[in-house]
Amino acid sequence: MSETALSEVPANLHAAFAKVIDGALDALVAAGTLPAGLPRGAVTCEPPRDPSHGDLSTNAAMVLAKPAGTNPRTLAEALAQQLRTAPQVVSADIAGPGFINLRLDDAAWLAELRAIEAAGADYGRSAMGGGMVVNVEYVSANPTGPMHMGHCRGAVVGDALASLLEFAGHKVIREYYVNDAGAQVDVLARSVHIRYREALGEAVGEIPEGLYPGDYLVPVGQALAAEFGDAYAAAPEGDWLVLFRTRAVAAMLVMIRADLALLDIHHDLFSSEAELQAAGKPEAAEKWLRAHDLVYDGVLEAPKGKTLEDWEAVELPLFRSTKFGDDQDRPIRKSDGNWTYFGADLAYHFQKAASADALVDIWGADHAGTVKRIKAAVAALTGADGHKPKPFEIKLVQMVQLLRDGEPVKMSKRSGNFVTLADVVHEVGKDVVRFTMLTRKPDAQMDFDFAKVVEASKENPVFYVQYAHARICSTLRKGAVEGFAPDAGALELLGEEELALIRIAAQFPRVVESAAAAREPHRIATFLDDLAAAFHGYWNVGNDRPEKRFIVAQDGKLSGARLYLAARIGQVAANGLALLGVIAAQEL
RNA sequence: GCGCCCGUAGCUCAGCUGGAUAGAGCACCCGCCUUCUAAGCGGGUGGUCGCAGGUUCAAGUCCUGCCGGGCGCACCA
Repeated sequence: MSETALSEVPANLHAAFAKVIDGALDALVAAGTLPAGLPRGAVTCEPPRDPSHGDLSTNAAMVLAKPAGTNPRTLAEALAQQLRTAPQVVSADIAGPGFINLRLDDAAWLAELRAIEAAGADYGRSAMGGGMVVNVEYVSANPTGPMHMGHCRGAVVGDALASLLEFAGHKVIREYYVNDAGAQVDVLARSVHIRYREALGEAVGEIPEGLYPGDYLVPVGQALAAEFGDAYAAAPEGDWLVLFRTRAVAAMLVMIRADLALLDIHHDLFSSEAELQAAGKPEAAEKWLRAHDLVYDGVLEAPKGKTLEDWEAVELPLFRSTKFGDDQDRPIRKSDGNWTYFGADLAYHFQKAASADALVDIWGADHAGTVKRIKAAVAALTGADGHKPKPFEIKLVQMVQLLRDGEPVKMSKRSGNFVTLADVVHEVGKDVVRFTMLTRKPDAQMDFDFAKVVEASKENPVFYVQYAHARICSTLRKGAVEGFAPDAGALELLGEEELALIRIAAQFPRVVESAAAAREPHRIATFLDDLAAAFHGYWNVGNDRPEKRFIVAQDGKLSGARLYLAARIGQVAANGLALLGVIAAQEL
């Protein structure tokens, strides 16, 4: 994404009118109508849900009436009167419990159209983040095999969120945490050793239970056989485990990066758990925590409501996560002295926090149980000695159920026959996967039906939005053939139907900001669906009324203005799609 | 037993971090379109926002307690 200096971020209409309202309030303060110093954080400036109410609406009178010691109606009267004097405000009416509805001069909306042209691909870009560095950690799948569909949603959501935050004025670090230090990667090494012996001509038979049976390890074994011959075929595990593990993890990461590239996902940073441990980071964290009495040696209670046959009481170094809202203190080391996953993860988050102003983790919902402890750890490690804890959010993405024509796709993890991400991307395409994963809010479960996501119909938002953009492109092409080009010279010819389209497109900047603030990229997809619906709706008017079409052969000025409108709507659609990492197709 | 997430139209879901009469697509009903900008179009039926309290000018949205579904609950990762 291009680097744009924050000062160059173009103003937009909604932001401008938020300032107008602010100014009107200042005027009331100056006139003594309103006390000075009232907090205005809750004052909004947004389009009313019902467009018939006006172009913009503010709740200022309702929010400020109480602290000002007056009633909403009185304050609204004064504020509305003030707002009527503002440029481009045609009317300011009081409605409902105290809303002030503003109607703007058409010129204000037409100016926004020109603003879209001026900003181009940067329309919607915001300075909101103020250059704050945000580390977004996502995917972080174990390096033990190819990416499967279980990883897909988090990958797409994390990547789109990263782009969104960048667009909203943050500096973003896209990070992948490589769990290359636990028991899983030892299992991987043993699995590869079998493939290695197989490559040397040994009949290895079935891959034993508990090891990774997938064919994807065959080439890894072959490469090791080619490089080392039979040197490790009969050797004890201690001779080859580290070597095989290193080689296997490296091979898996090559594969994972290739899988992610299929979705156009590229991380800035891959952080290795093994390197973290080799560098002594967990020890440092433990020392620091002990010094602050946040780690102590203690014994955990047996889990309740669940019987564990092999449970026994052991003394372990425990982190006081209960001090930060967790239900139980958590061990950072195992009884064999090695780090628990949590112990290393704690040090890892401390490391991330050192180079970022805020952290965001994207996790699968199956890890929901560990949210409290890691949030506790970050609060402890970054919030000590009077510091304000670093902002840290964990976004959970829920399961995706794969369907084919409404029937669940059967998956057997045991046989290694899971549905891979690569298979799905090859079948339906990157843009379909990305957009579909972003149409729903991530904290709710969703279905992914192979048949439905590629359907070319109104009910499929991927198609619907792409079609709107393609339709605009084809209209511009057709206009060029017939001798009409987009032209801002006579925009006043645009009528109410066209202005309605502009009003929706003009919301893009505020949708970007609210989506970024909430860390919810799916709001961009929802906006695009609304924009596409408005565009298609306008287009359809031309079915029965040829004079409402974009190209009206007899009227070059009008055609130029309408094509200019079309081009700008297309620009906004393209900008939104770019945020989601979806190609804005020129034709379908 | 405990924790987290979800519960909105018959179905799949939005609902802009508290705003006005809760929206879209599908399905269903009525009409239109096969001379075109039609991988269709217009209109309509359909809601105690799981239930019950609470907070306030205002609650689908926030808090509490239940009910239902999902995920998780080892020193695993």
